Amino acid sequence: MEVTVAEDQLIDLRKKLEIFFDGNEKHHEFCPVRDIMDRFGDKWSLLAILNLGNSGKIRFNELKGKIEGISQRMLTVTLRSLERDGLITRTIYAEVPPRVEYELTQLGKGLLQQIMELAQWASNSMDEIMKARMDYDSKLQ
Amino acid sequence: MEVTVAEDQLIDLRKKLEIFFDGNEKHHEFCPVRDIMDRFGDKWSLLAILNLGNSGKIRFNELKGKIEGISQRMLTVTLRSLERDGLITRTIYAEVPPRVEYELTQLGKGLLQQIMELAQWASNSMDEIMKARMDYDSKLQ
DNA sequence: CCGAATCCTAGATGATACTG
DNA sequence: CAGTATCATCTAGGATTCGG
Repeated sequence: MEVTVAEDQLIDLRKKLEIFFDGNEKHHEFCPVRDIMDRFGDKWSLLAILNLGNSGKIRFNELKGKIEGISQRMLTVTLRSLERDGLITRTIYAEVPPRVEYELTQLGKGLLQQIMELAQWASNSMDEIMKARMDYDSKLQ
Repeated sequence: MEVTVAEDQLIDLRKKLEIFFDGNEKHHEFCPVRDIMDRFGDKWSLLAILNLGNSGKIRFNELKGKIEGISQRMLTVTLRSLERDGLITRTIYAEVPPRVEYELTQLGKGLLQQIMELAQWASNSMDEIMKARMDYDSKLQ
């Protein structure tokens, strides 16, 4: 499969890039792209968002069951971080034993959509990437 | 700013999700999304791709100059990894002193486009995220 | 049930020195 | 110029234990 990018499309890309990245050594202070990448560049945030999008309201341990291999600690840490950024809500019910439900906010759903776009690209490009890796590795003897 | 997601849109999202993520405990072996995330979840890949997209063909040290704070070692590591995945090409010129030029492949340009979409969302959502963070932090006393 | 606190390790990154 | 090699550091994440 070939991805084609026309020259004028690239020029447009470059124009957009200047919004976020500035080669002229100015305002490196803050980059929203970097910030978002850090947000789900970690090990679990992405999976948490995907599962929350798939489930609507969901309880802590129910979510834990859906995310293969995550520890209790990391689920807590991940959810706190997502909550802090306003991507999910956390609702505590005053019951015994306690019940806590998580749900994507509108903002979180927006991010989920972006992730889905990326996922689509990833899925479409996977074969090409895997082939490139095999080619590369085979050339190292 | 409000992001609105219609119910049918969400249903569509869920359908897409099932391509990559399966709550029913099957084929966890390989997730292309996870793989792509790992690709630029590291510290420098994203910046490298952005700068390569901005520059066309570019030499090692020239690129190093554009990426604020990157070490020689990490630029090498990052570029090797991108090359392995077929996202960039590496061209060596048999000269003294040596000259090596890097450039995005079509595949790499495709990824760049995806990143730009994400960047656009990130940029648009930044204010809302920052506000959520301040609200959250202020409630911890 | 949900989570906080603690301790610990692997892997990612940085600093530095050396080379074709 | 464009790397490699080595060593030091730093942090995300896992295991475990305790508590409301």
